[in-house]
Amino acid sequence: MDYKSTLNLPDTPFPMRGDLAKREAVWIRRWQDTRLYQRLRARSLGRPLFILHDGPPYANGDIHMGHAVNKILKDMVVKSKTMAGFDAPYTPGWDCHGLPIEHQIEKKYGKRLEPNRARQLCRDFAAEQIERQKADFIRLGVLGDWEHPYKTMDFQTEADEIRAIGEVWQRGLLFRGLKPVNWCFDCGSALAEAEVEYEDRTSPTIDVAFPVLDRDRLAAAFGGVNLGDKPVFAVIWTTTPWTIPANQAINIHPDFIYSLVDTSSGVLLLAKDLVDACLLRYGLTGTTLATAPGRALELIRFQHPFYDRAAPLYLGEYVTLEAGTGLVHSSPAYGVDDFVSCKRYGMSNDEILNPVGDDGKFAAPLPLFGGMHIWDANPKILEVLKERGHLLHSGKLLHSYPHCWRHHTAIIYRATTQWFIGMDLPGADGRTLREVARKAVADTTFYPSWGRARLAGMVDGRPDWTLSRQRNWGTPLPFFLHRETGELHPDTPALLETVAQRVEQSGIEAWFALKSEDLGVDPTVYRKLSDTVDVWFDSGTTHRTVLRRLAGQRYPADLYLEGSDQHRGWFQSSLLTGCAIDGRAPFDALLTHGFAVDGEGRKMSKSKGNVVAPQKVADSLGAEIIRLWVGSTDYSGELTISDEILKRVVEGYRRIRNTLRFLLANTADFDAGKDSVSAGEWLEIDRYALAMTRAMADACIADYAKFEFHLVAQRLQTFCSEDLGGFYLDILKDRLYTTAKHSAARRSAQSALQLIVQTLLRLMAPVLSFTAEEAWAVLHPGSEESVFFHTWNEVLPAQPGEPELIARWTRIREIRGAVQKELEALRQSGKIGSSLQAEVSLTVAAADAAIVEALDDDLKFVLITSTAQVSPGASLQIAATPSAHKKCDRCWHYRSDVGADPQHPQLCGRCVNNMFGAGEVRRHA
RNA sequence: GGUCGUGUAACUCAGUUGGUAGAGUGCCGUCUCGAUAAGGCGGAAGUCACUGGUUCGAGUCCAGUCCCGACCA
Repeated sequence: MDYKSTLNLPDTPFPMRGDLAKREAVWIRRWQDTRLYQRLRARSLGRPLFILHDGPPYANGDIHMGHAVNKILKDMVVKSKTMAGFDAPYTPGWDCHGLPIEHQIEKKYGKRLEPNRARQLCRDFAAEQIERQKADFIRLGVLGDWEHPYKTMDFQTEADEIRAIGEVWQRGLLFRGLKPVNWCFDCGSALAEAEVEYEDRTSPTIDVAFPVLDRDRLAAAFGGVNLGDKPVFAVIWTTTPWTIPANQAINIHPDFIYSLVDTSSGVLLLAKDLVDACLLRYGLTGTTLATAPGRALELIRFQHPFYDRAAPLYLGEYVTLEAGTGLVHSSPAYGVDDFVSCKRYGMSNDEILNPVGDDGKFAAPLPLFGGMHIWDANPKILEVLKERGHLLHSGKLLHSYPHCWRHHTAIIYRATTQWFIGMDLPGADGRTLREVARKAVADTTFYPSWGRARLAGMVDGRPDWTLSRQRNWGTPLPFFLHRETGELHPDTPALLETVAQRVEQSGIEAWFALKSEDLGVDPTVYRKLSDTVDVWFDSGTTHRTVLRRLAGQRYPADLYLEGSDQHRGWFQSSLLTGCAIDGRAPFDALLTHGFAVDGEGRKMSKSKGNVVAPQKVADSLGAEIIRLWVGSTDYSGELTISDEILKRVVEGYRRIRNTLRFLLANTADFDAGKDSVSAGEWLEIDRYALAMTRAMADACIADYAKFEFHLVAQRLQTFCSEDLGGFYLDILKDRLYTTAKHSAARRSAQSALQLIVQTLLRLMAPVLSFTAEEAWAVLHPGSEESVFFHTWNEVLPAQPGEPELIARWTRIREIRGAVQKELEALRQSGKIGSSLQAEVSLTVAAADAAIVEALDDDLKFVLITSTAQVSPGASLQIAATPSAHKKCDRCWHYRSDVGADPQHPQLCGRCVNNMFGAGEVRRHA
């Protein structure tokens, strides 16, 4: 007779294979149809809030793995906080204004678009992009208020941003000033950093001699060296001859040593370390007359090589000895370092010479070169220098030089008037923005902790924030400037509010459409600005324009979570606007993650062909695999991804899935309400399983609290493999399958298994959302239940004496391990196959005796052998032999009583008892 | 070039106050065929990036170098 049908074999509709790509789509539909997010909100009412404020991705282009990582991490935060007992709403957002979108439109429709038309096209384009990205985010299983995302181009948000500008201004932090920016002559416009590309270019190099003016001071600085009546020159080297007409100073390093070198071309001032190289280049020989440190030479004046103007020596740390002469000519309008050092020496904006026009031509009145394009002027400048005997050397240099990304033409730095948020201006409370921001950084919690040093360093080092842009697709800087004085209109606060109200009605277009007269401003006296605001201000003010308006949420946020590049970006823009407006950061904590890179740790790029697209993975392996990949990677560094890595993730997934399947299949006939046995009455090994589960759950909950998801993933994995598959479940099979269906022994195991599934599903849900939900549905057929409606730790009963229980069973598992080694030897020698074919007898040391003997007759079940005997001895010894008995057809144990009952010749006494008698009694395993 | 970060088995990660390197996955072998396109058992596999230093003893502390990444110049 075939006894298989008399066993309680596992049975479940939960399939072994995930078939994820297909099944996930169904779940996404169902979550939307059943309004899971909204129901979750309703159920969470009254719980403590946890606010993760979404950093808006830019609405341009399809999402890549970096987006996926970011959104999945956010989702895991939101879901884990929800299941930890918080009300954790999530409103996703998009960053909509700015140049990359404007550029897309220009590419498609040309540059000469009418601004209003351009804005409309940008708005439509952004909306389209948002829909594409949104679908992909939803596909990843990210739960949120996708029906009401925020967009920085929402009229309300645009209007509030104008109010935010007003608030910053009213705190005295906004000012107008001059600044060198990247300038493209072909665009006729400033370029953002992102529009600058470096390409090789050959530039002329010149060594120029500036005659000394303060001859006596120079001699004195060099220890009173006698210069006689020899001509003396400071020598500079540059690759941009065209900047010489705008020269206003010479920079030297305070710590370098400078030499006066007597040559046939005069006495030359050079950095000591570069004297030999320079003389060689000039074809001169010379002797050093004296040396002096740079700091001794401060403010000594030299004569411009062809204009009647002095160039004083300024000290600058940026001067290097890598090339040139150790003296750097400074034209403040055309270099950032030049600009900064001249400003530091008190040069006013009006004093800064800026002869180069928007088109790259020197202003007509400029002597010698007026009307020439700067590139054409280069050789002419060389000529003039040569004529005047001030050119010591000229050459060519191939170097990497900034170019316009569109025109691929060389660009320059050029000083222009811009609006700034001042880092070091005293604000309303007397403190500077930098000081307030420093304090705010100190008050913030960082995950991981080094984020603090990073952000603090950036706050310390950053220059004033250049707020204005000369662009169409952006929130306007809606100011009226006095045409003579440059002052803002006296009614600016009221004007701003009026503009804000109009923008609230019809968007930023309202500002560009209105005439000054519409607001009662006289256009002959006041100029209406057409500048827009840096997009970083849009996203940086979402705490003001969005978060505070979200129903059921709160300002400040508990957490901002973004990639590590956002220390420079959103973290900082939010920090600064928060500090400017509210005097504090808009977040309590920041979480940073690294970037998705390939298996070799290299950046993904189309040209390298190492791009792993989230859409592709989701449609083949399933979004769950991306989620588990994110969940099992330490995101504090880079997140490496490759085919091999994904393969490993899939394997890990299968193990977890199959463990779930086993648990579900063996509790299918178990009704927790009716069949549960209380833990106090369980067999000991079941109580041990509960203790293990509790320990694992506690650890996972602690990991979740620290956002260390990869530790959770690893813990779940190990738990399923080691504790369950390799131990508990393997041992349990005999009891589950062979004892009577309703026996206490089996119900004890099922009670434990049922709690374990509950726990496992809840713990994995934030990471493995699809799978947890799928299994949950198996437990709750036909209902609109969701695992996300439940919190952790509300299922596992505490039990007394857990530490002792764990200690005992830890030792039992060690002994079991030793037995398995012994059995393996027997198996290798061909004497047994299954471990049930073996009988073991143990000799155990006194310390172990109590532990092992206490298992009594159940020891054999723990070891999965047919018999197991224990006797006391000096140390642990194991003897394993093949059983001489017959195999029971039903339970597969080898027992002396097989066939003892003539009515059941193929069965052992245990099975006869379990099938027809009162059932065997088990107390331990 | 600067700042910050990272570097432990083929892959993903642990490694508590410095004391003979761990797990999962993969790989090899094997059993099982009542989790079965599963599961059990055993095994091989690491100069803990490199070089110095502190220490009786360093993956763990210190200094420097290299690789990769982010940001900046």
